[in-house]
Amino acid sequence: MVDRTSGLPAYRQVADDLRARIASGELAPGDRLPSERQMVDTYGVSRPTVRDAVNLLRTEGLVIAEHGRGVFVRRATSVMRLARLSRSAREAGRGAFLGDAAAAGFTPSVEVQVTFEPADARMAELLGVAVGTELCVRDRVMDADGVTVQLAVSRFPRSVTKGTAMEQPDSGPGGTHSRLEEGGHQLDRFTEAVGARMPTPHESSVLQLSPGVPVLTVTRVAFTVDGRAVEVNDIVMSADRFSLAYEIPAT
Amino acid sequence: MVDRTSGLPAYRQVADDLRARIASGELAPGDRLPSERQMVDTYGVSRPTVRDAVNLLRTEGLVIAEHGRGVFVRRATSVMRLARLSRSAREAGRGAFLGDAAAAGFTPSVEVQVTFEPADARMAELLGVAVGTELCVRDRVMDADGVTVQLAVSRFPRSVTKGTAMEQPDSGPGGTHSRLEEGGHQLDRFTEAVGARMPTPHESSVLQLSPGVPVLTVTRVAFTVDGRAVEVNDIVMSADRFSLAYEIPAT
DNA sequence: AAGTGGTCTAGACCACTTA
DNA sequence: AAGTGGTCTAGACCACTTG
Repeated sequence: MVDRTSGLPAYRQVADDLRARIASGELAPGDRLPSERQMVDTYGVSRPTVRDAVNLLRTEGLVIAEHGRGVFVRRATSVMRLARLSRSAREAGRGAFLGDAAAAGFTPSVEVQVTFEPADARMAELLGVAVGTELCVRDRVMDADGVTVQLAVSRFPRSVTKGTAMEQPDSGPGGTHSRLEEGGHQLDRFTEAVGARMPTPHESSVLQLSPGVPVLTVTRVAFTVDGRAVEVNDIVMSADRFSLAYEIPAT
Repeated sequence: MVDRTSGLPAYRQVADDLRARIASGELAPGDRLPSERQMVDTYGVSRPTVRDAVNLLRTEGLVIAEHGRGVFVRRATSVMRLARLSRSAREAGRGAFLGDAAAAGFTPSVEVQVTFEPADARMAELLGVAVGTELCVRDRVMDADGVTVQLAVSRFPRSVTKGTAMEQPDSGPGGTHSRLEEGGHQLDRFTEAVGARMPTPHESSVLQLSPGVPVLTVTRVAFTVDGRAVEVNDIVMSADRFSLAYEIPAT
């Protein structure tokens, strides 16, 4: 029963109680919460108030509602750890990163769309070109075992892609990086800027995200040995399924 | 006016319309949305339905509600880019990372609490010690310009902290890393695992997060030259204010 | 005082799942 | 058929902000 004199809204009290019962283990992962109509009785509030409480827990990512079945405590998702290392470091097996092999099992690009567009202000800055410079855009949807796990959009100045297989959906053996090196653009290093935000409705449906799950965003820029940026890759993935592992030397 | 025959729920139609008006720029960042009672008239739905629509946009991080004032289109937040590089790389000025100086302007630890606890399964694995091994825990709340921007909890095997200033709230000049090196634990490299999730209610209030803003989590492990893990640092920060920048060699 | 969002009620009907 | 969550209504009163 909620305390009407506490000043705390009823729906918050209900949410706090449920959250505490989840934290204590009384409601374990996979367990069903009491039905909304049951909670109406036990807490002495109306059904919309119960729903407000449950919705709060949903946006916190603590529970999942299933229409016709009930509301369930979210199971701990196993996150796949993606090692963001240089090729040689990965081959040397430095670090005991898990999931590296699993990551290699990705079907690298199930669906690719190639388009062309002028550089906007952000691309101009990242690539070091003028606004309006023509870019080659490779929009990729990456699947693993039939489920979409990652969205990636790469943009190149068209000066490096013209006349190469990079402007075809199938960029050939070794992918775009091999084509770049063949064109004399030897890669030196990548920078990655990692952020997070709530998904757009489109991302939410394509990546099959449950409510309360953010996306990780990675902006990966490839630089050649002469310091020139040749690719900007915007990657979006479920924060529920992935973490990104980096290694930093101390000195 | 919503279309009652479309099959799409009314609150979704209202949300979609508002989202489209925000995307088109008709409702610009900082603009106030029509009041809930106005939308009741314009869309021909009840107020709870309007609120469902607005709440959806709130959890998406698109709008902010201010009690007594209105609902406003979220302003683009300027994210501070934190360069996660080795000390020497940062001193060499490699890469044109912004915000590096700003990051250096942090008050490194406004509030530190030191406690001791036995290692749980996760700490045992990360530190390579037995479950139950005594750990020194440094819980830090980091502020910048008076606002809390980061929470960090470092855990060390007590075997490396015993008898040092690391077990004091003030760990002395150069911080814990200087104390480690003085104790013969020369640091070699760090691994960082980056993830994201929705904040707990506690994090939400301490970091002053608006609804719909996830947190970035970083698990940073420090390794000595002999390959031993000596520190696990769990960091939490607002995804609204920070992105993390890494550099990866190509080969 | 007037307008805003925040909370809450007591219903109703629908869509989905399971037995 | 029964139980579940999903949607929706027509109100009410409160708390906060602004003129």
